[in-house]
Amino acid sequence: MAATLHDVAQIAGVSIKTVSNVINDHPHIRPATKQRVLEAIAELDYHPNLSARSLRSGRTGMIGLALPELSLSYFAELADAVIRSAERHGVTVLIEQTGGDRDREIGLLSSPRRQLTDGLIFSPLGMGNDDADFLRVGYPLVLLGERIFKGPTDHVTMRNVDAARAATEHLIRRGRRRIAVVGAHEGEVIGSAGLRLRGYREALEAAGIPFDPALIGFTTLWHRSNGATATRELLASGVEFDAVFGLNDTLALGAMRVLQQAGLRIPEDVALMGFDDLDETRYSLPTLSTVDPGRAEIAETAVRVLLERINATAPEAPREFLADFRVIERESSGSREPVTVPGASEERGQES
Amino acid sequence: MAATLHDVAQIAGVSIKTVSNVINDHPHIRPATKQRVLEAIAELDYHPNLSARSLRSGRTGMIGLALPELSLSYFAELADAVIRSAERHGVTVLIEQTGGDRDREIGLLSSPRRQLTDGLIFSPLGMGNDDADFLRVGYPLVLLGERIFKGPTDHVTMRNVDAARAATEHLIRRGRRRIAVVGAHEGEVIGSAGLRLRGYREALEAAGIPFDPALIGFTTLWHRSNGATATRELLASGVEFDAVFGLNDTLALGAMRVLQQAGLRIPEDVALMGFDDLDETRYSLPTLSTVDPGRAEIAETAVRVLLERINATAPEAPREFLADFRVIERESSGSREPVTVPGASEERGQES
DNA sequence: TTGAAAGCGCTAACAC
DNA sequence: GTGTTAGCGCTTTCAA
Repeated sequence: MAATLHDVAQIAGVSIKTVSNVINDHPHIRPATKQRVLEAIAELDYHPNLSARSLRSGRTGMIGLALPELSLSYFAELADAVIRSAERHGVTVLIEQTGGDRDREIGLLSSPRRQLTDGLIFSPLGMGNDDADFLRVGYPLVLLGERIFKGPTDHVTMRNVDAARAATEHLIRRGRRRIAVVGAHEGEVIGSAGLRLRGYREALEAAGIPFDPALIGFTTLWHRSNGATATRELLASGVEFDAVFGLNDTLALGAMRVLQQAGLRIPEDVALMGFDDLDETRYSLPTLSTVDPGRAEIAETAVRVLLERINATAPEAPREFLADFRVIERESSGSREPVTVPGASEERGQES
Repeated sequence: MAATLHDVAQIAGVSIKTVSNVINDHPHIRPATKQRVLEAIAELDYHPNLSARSLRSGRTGMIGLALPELSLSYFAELADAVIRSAERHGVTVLIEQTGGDRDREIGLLSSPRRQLTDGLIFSPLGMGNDDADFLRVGYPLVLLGERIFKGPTDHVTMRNVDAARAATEHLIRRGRRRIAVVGAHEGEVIGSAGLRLRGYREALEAAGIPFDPALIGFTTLWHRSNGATATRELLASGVEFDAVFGLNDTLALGAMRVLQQAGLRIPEDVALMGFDDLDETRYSLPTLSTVDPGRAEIAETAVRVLLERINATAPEAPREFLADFRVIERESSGSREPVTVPGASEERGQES
C-alpha cells in the first residue's frame, strides 16, 4: 500500500499534524522539523490521498467544463485553452459533452458528477434565456456563450455584435456592397447568430447600404454542410452578391467550397469572411479571413473568475466579461500578401 | 448540507448498512425494506458522496485519457469517441494533454493525478520503444498508438501496414504508377510513419512497381504546413508523380492546397489519398479519399479492456487488439460519384 | 436479511 | 511550534 501521513510522521518522529502542516505549507514550522519531514516524505515517496483530502476538505481540486462536443473544432480549441489555463492555476479539468441538447444540459447542472468538481464552466447550446433559473445552482458556475444573458452567474463572452460589425466593415472597406450572410437563424435576436447578424446590419447602416433580406441565408445548424447548402440556395435564387459573411468559420468554409464549385473566384468575384479564427482557416485555399473572438482570453478569464468564486468567502453580484476581438485579414477577403503557409508557430506535433 | 446515509437510514427506520445495500444493488433485501429506503432516498434527494466512496473503496469511477493535444483533430475525435464509450460503461473520463512531449508523458504516468483515476488509456507520441519499461505501472494501463509494441500492457491499435497498403493499392487500381508519399520520417521503422510507409512499399512490390526514393517526402511533424512544405519540395525537385499519399489526412490536406496552387487538377493530374478519416475530409474540395482506421472501435475496445483489467482479480498476460480499417474512396482519387455535401448524418449542432 | 462498529487518510479545532 | 483528537461519509467485516 501507499504511504500515509502516519508513516511519514513515524519516520520523521513527529505527529501527523506536523506533516500535514508541512505539506500544506503552513507557516511557523521550525526549519529543522520541516527538513526531517521532507526527507521522510521523499524516502517513502509519499503522495497525499486525494479522496481523503476531498472528503475532509470538501474540495476536489477539479473544475468541470461542459460543452457540446469535442469533435467540433471550436470547442476542441476552447477545451485545449481551458485545460492550459487550469494547469497554470493548479487545478484539473473534467470535460463533459452535452451534445448541445437542452435536457442533457439541464441534467448536467445537477448531476452527481458535480460532486467531483468544485465549480463548472458551462457552455450551453440548447438552453435559452428562459432557462436562466436553472443556473441558480449551489456551486460556483461561470457561463460561456450567448445563449443566456443577465443570468444569475458570472458570464464570460465575446463582443459578437462589435466583432461582426467590424468584419462587415472590413468587407465594405474592400469595396463590397452586396454582402450575403450565411448562418442566420430565423427570428433569433439573442444567440450568436442573432447578435452577429445585428453587427452586420449595424455596419451596413453606418455605411448607408440598404439591408436586403434576399441576401440572408438561413441555416438550422452551423456545420459545414449547412454553409454549403445555404450558399447553394443563394446562388440558385439568382440574387447578386459580391461577398459572403459566414457567421462562423465552419459555415464560411462550407460556402467556400460551393462558391468555387460554381466557378466563382475568391476573392475576385466574391470576398469571403468567417468568424472564430479556427486553426484550419489558415490552411484553406484561399486562406480564410476571419475574426479572432478572443478564445484564449475567454478561457483564461473563465478559469480565473471561477477560482475566485470558489475561494470567495462572501457572495458577490454576477459579473460580465467581454473578450477583445481582432479582425484577421487573409486571402479570402482580398489581402494582397503573398500566399504563405505559416511555419514555426503552428509546428506542433501530430502523428495520430 | 447534503443528505447522508445516516439521514436516509433514520427516515427509513433502518441501519445505514441496509441503505448501502440498496444503493449498491446487493441481493437479499426484503422488497418492503427496499421500498422504504428508496422512498427515503427520493424524499431527501440523496446522492452518495463520491469522495467518501473512493476513500473507502479505493475506486474513483474515473479513467484517464492521456493524449498529445485536443486541438489536433484526430485526438479531439478520439477523445469524443472515448468519452462516449466510457459513458456507456458508466465511468467518467479525465483528459490529460501531454503536448507529445516525452518527459511530460513519462511524468504523467506517475503523476499524483493517477490517484484520481482507476486506470489510464495512454496515447504517447514522444516516448519510444526503449521507454517501454516506464509502462510498468501499478495500475491498469491500456496503450494506444504505434510508438511502443510488445510492451508490458494491453495495446489497442490499428492495422497501419495493411491499411496503408490497401490505400496504395487503391491508387494503383486507379492507374497510378508514380505515387509520391508525404510525411515519411527519416529512418523510422516503427511509429505510424514507418509502418504506413512499409504498407506503401508492400503495395508497390506486389504490383511490380519499383520503389523510387525520390518520391518520398519527409517531414518532422504531421501538421498541415508540413504536408504543404513537403509537397512544394516534391514539385520543386522536378520528380514526376501522378498521385500523392499523405500519411495522414492533415498532411494530405496541406498537399491538396499546394497542388492546386501549382495549377494541378485533383484527381485528373494528381490523385490524392489521406489516412484517418477526419470529419473534415468530407468537406474539402475535392473531398479527400482516405482510410478509416477504426477509431470508434479503438475507443470502444480500449475502454472495455481497461475496465476488464480494473475489475480483474488475477493478472493476465498483455493482449494486443487490432481494429478493422476501411478504404474510403472520395473525389480526390477519382471517384465518379456526384459531388454532394453530406446531409443528415453530419447534422450535429454547433453555434460556437 | 439486517445491524453494529471499525476505519479508509486526511484536515482542522483545540490544547499544550 | 507541535501534538491530540474528532470526524468527513462511506464500505465492509462480523454478529445477530
